Amino acid sequence: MSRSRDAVHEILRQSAAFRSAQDIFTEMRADGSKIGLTTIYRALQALNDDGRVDVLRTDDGEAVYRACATSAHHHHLVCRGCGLTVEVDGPDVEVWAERVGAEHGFTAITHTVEVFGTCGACAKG
Amino acid sequence: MSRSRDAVHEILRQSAAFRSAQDIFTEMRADGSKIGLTTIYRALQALNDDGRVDVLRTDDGEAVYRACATSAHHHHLVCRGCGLTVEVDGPDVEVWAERVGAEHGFTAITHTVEVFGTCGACAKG
DNA sequence: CAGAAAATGAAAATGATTGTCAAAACGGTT
DNA sequence: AACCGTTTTGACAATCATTTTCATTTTCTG
Ligand SMILES: [Zn+2]
Ligand SMILES: [Zn+2]
Ligand SMILES: [Zn+2]
Ligand SMILES: [Zn+2]
Repeated sequence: MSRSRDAVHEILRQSAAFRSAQDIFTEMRADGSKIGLTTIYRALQALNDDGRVDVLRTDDGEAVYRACATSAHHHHLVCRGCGLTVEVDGPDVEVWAERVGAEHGFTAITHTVEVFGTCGACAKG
Repeated sequence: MSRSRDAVHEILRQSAAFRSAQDIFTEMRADGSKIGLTTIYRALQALNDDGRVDVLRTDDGEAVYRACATSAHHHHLVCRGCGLTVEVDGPDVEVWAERVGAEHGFTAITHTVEVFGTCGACAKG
């Protein structure tokens, strides 16, 4: 894996929003690339396995990816309008999740936390 | 809407775990019901619209539903092994989400928060 | 360069979810 | 009970994202 993976990674780096496979495919093809959709799926999978991109599911179940600046654990604040995404963290939330899990006798706790809203730009026009 | 919707709702009431449409379909058919899969999807959608069932997406994008005891805002602690789910709430998380959104100029803040782990029973054998 | 191993892409297969449409179940009315 | 307009239902087809398959191309190694 290399050629295509890097190309896909680069597309993600240049976007502040989460992007879908189809979305990336369309952009790359528009830019003249001959890449196949399958390769994009494979690249996204590999990048995610390597922890280089984050993935989340839209309301309708579509997987969308983003190359976040930090590889450390964090969460996202996503604009419902334009997709603009900001990386955020919440130490309190981390503690809360562990505690609520432990209180109920659960182990190996993990969690998903995403915040959505309308960004300043979208709030206007 | 009535006959089938109530039947689906009842199945969910009797389960502590989130269930998929296929899952519910299989159980109802096994119980002798002649219900169709389409009807189950419609019932789940209606129940969700009415706020009577919660929905979330599994890692592979499948929608799963649960009839929670409370209709008030809450979150879930889900066992990765058996699906056992406990309803939990975290006032701190609510506050944190609002604050982090506001800090970045976002409005109309919403959030998704789910906690996963291995329950006591599954931790054994 | 040769040959093996990894990557790629087109097309088919999968699986969840939705749309279509005619038949069946309801509800209220004579 | 027979009638009629409305709602619900279910079999089946259609969508859509994602995965598989498989033959071809590219990359790597010696
Ligand atoms: Zn925006
Ligand atoms: Zn966290
Ligand atoms: Zn369990
Ligand atoms: Zn909350």
